[in-house]
Amino acid sequence: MPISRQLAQATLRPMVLAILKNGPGYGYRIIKRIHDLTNGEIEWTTGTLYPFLHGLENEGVLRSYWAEADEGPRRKYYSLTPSGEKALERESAQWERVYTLLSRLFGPSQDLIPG
Amino acid sequence: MPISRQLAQATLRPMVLAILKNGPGYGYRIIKRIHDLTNGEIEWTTGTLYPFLHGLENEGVLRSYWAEADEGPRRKYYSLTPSGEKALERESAQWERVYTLLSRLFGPSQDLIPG
DNA sequence: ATAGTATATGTTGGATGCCAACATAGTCAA
DNA sequence: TTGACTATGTTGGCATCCAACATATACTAT
Repeated sequence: MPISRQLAQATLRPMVLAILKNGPGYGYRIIKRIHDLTNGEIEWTTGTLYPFLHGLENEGVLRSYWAEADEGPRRKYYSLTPSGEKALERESAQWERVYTLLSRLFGPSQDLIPG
Repeated sequence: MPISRQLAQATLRPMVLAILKNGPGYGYRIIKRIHDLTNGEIEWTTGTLYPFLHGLENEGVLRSYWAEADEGPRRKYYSLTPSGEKALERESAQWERVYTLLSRLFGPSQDLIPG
């Protein structure tokens, strides 16, 4: 069962931030990482990810630097800024809240709000 | 801390389906229900919800009927079709999978995929 | 009467955002 | 020199979102 577009889109920001928490990473690698983490169920293209990374950098949650690779073209590495670390915490808290609510709703029928 | 637009959007479909699992409901009520369930953090407008309900009915996951209210204008009640119940189960399973993955990612840094 | 509030459903158009497709380029192997 | 893989980037057409608007019932207060 594939993950819906809508849900996948909602994971993009938290996933990118969480992946970069482990250290600097570059676009092409992040796409493969997400592919692997989701067993191929989420596949971002460069048309989605690169502009998204530019946006995050513009927002100030990421910063970037160019580095030569041992092989192949040079890479643009991104890492979290302090603001990015806070953004990740906010993402995490939001997901926690939303998931808690949804799992209550998904559970057996009951009056969730009296009145 | 408000819930991001992107994340809120991803909850719309599962929330509507889950709310209707408890019995027929109508648009105006669903908007208030979601407002209450999220302590006012998610506020859908009719411009979003009504077309969305029409779409779900068109998809075949909801069916509707008109009914007079004791007071005020008549209401258009929606309820889950068998296909809608399956859709709700799929939503639930998807959220489970995605949340499990994300909470692993949100947790302490580690090699999530060896190699 | 009529103005205001709450309930209730619906549409529309401008703005936003997505992403398939395309463009460019380095490295290696056949 | 063709192809495959790595790597970054842009663009334009498409889909979607939702603020704003339109319509209507019912009750209360003035």
